[in-house]
Amino acid sequence: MKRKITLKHIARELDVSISTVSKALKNSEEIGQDTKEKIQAFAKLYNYRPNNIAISLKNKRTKNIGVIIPDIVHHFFTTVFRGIEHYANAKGYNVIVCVSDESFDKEVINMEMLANGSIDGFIMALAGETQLKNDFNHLREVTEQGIPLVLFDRVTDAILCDKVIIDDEEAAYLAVKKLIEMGRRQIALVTTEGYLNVSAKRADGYFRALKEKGIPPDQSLVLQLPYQKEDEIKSEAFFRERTMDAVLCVNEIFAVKCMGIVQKLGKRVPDDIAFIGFTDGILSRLSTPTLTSVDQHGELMGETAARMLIDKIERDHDQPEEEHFETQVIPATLVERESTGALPS
Amino acid sequence: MKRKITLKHIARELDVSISTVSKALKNSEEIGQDTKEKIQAFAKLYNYRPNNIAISLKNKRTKNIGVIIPDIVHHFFTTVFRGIEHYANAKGYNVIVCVSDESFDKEVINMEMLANGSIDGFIMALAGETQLKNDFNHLREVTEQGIPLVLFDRVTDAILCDKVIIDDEEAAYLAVKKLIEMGRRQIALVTTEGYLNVSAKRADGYFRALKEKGIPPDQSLVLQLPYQKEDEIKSEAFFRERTMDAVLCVNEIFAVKCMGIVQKLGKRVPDDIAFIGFTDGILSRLSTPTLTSVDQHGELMGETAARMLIDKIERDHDQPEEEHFETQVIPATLVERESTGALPS
DNA sequence: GACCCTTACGAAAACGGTTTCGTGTTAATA
DNA sequence: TATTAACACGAAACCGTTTTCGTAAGGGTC
Repeated sequence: MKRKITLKHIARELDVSISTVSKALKNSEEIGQDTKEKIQAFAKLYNYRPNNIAISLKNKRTKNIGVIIPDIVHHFFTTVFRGIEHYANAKGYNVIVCVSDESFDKEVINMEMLANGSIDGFIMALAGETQLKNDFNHLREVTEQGIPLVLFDRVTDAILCDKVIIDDEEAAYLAVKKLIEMGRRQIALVTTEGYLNVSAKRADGYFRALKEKGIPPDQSLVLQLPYQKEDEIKSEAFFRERTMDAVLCVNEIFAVKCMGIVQKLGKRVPDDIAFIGFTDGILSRLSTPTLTSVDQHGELMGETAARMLIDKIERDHDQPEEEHFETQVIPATLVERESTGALPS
Repeated sequence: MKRKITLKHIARELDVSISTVSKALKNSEEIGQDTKEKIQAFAKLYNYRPNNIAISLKNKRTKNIGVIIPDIVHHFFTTVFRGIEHYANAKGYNVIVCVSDESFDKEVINMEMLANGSIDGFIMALAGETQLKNDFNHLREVTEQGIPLVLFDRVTDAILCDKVIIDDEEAAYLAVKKLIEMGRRQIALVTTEGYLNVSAKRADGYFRALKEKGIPPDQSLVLQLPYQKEDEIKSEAFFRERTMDAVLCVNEIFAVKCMGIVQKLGKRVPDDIAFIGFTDGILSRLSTPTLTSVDQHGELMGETAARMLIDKIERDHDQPEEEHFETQVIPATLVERESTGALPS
């Protein structure tokens, strides 16, 4: 087993100093041509590669970025992650991922682990628990240390930093407007319990569209389901008891499940009831019927977040710090498929 | 902005030496009680945290593991990743993820980036291109340097290292046997083009089950589809022209798509045709009908891989190296749902 | 021959820790 | 009172780089 070779080994072997080796490998003018050639040849022969850790220590930058997300087995986050990874990799950065599992404590622990020199900046979406607790001290600590932070999707106004979000309110508004323009009048909303953040904004958009079109909001047409859990009974009762001709769901899982339920109840989609979901993932494309849904452009979101972060990291490194934060809004678009009567895509 | 505080700062401030501070913070017996208390109090006050990079350099271990997977927006890999991340985190390791995008070059570049000190070991599934090229020099270089490597799912015999796989042949065999025992006789196989690795093994199991039950294999009942791409026409023709009463698909996407096609052709699932897929993901649970599929236990696989890797890392660090590699086989199980006539789960 | 300027390289500090090995002080022992 | 052991701490090496600064050797100029 050939261990990693270092500058010191080369120096000893070639009977020169470490500094000479270092300079020779950087093709410095300071070093004589023949010496350089000798050293470079030797380095190539033994496949010398500088030690990243040592360089990080010296430069005080790791070329790593930390990503903390609530869940990894989740289409939207995965998509965002892909965008981050692609951009970061192209810029020579590596990505360290931590999963908070929606837990406040894990989020804090992960941040602390990474904040002690392992990374040059954070990209994260807040854990559900963190949003509930409304405790953002761990974020504040990090930003106060001057570590750049970009929040995406699950953000908070309590922290000053760069953010990238989609306009959930507008997206829901457009979706509902679309349904109304298609002639639907009794439009239900299926959302999460205690509808947090994004769900709340989507609800806002839903109500705004109704109001604008002169349709009185009907609270009995709003179904709140537990996040990540099943509640077959509750939803089945809802669809059996209420009358409606369209449904907006805050994610594609709810949408697909609900379509299944109404179909079992003998209704036809989209003829009797049209459906629109959020998160244009694999389910939307492959459900029967295929689902019209709001594309959140996760990959673009990730790429944008990564770009904002890396820009800041590299600017910080050169110029003295200036405090300027921006919030980028990614436009959401509606992908029309069979569940609203559009042609299959 | 309060910058990170170091041992040096504390030492200067409290007028002691750096070594004293270091020892005091480790609660060393060497240091006097009052000095320790003073230093610890000061450190706590200023929220001192040792710099990970410095520690890594000193200890020659980073507490990072590198994970290289072909794709991240992919249920199986994501699940495996979750298993890795959970176990690693519990053991105090962070995970650096690189995505090869099925590209040989990216895989090589990523490995080289990480192999220069950034990580203590690798967990990876080979890129499709790498398997095609049959070039594993990048893996060999890494193992020769003594960096522990665990391969999962997409493995190769060309490299000696720890591996964790599922018995794809056996899983397919069991699935087909099940179909036959349910009375199905004309069983089709939908697989990937040029069926590589896992697909090939699944095909082997398919044929073995047929043979064992005395059903002559029929090549016209084997459909090969391009990986990750659509070929609506080809598959529709296949299902229109052939007669069959069951289908085994090598992944759940193919399965759901094919179920859609046969349903459109007026066949009933499972009454006319039963379906079994691989990868028990969200699609299987939410398709109509719900899909019976082979659960590859991705999370367990990831956890196993992480355990093997971290065991090796920590053993390497203590004892001198002994060369011993093992291959763990994760048993695959069949999750029965509506598409084979079982009750919905 | 004295002076100066290149050229070509080495010494050493620095990044932020850990750890080994002194060493000065004090108190206990002979 | 001299010897010694325990105690409490500091100096320095080390991990693998980069980079600043110093300097010896050689050649050119007057």
